[in-house]
Amino acid sequence: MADSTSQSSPTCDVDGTCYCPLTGIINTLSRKYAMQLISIIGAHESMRFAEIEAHLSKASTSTISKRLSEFENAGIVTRTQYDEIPPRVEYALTEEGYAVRERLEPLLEWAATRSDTIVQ
Amino acid sequence: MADSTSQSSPTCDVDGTCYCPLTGIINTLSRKYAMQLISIIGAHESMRFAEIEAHLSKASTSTISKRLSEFENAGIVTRTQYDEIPPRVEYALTEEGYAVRERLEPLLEWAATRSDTIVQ
DNA sequence: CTCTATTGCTTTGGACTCCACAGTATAAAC
DNA sequence: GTTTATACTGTGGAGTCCAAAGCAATAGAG
Repeated sequence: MADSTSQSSPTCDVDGTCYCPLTGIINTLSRKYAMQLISIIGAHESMRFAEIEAHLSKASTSTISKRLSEFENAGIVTRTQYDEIPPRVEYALTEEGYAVRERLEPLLEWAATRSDTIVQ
Repeated sequence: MADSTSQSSPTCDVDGTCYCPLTGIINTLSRKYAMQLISIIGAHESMRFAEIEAHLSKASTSTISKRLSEFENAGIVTRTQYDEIPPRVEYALTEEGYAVRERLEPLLEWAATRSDTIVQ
């Protein structure tokens, strides 16, 4: 990238590293329950809405709904709708979604062993 | 943990996995710029406030300030204050902070190669 | 025909979070 | 007296999160 002798940007890119470009998927993951949701969905081949809710009962319906459509926009989750009554919708990780989950899992597993994880 | 034959909780812990306990450090990381900040600080031995700002100019001063005190509370960053004029404060990762960063780096590096990373 | 059950959401209003921008404190240099 | 330097905190407005209720559609029970 840039070397430390050249000054290109006024504030960022100070010594060759600028984190500003990290706005895409990291922004999507930097929201409440986003990482947990990716992990949960990836632990199953596909999941229905109520099933996802059951695995993360602390998150509100509306938040889960929002996260899922953000994931869809980011291309890490697919939504498949079956026109039945009662309705059936299935969510699954895309290939990119699995790539995220793969890199997320070490963090989540380590976090689960921490003392500050609040149980229920 | 629990086996799938026993039903303990009404909604969570459906098939032996409940993500609700993941509230500690993951909550701290699930905020805007939190992951980037850990990465930035960990790339240096210690950093001053203005220096951190320079590496992440998209984040507001108040947000960086909040993130830093959340990190301090979570025990992943130390704040060292030198009583000089003008004031000098140094931030550095703790051992736990480095443990987080270690598990965060693969994700951030992969994210940086994605097409949806917005430049500037 | 009305009532209930089922699923996957959306809506609502109130609390909390993020932003840009301005202000605070201190003392030395000019 | 004004400027400079650093590390923040405060403010008001926009956006985000929550619990709880509501909606749409139809099958089956009574």
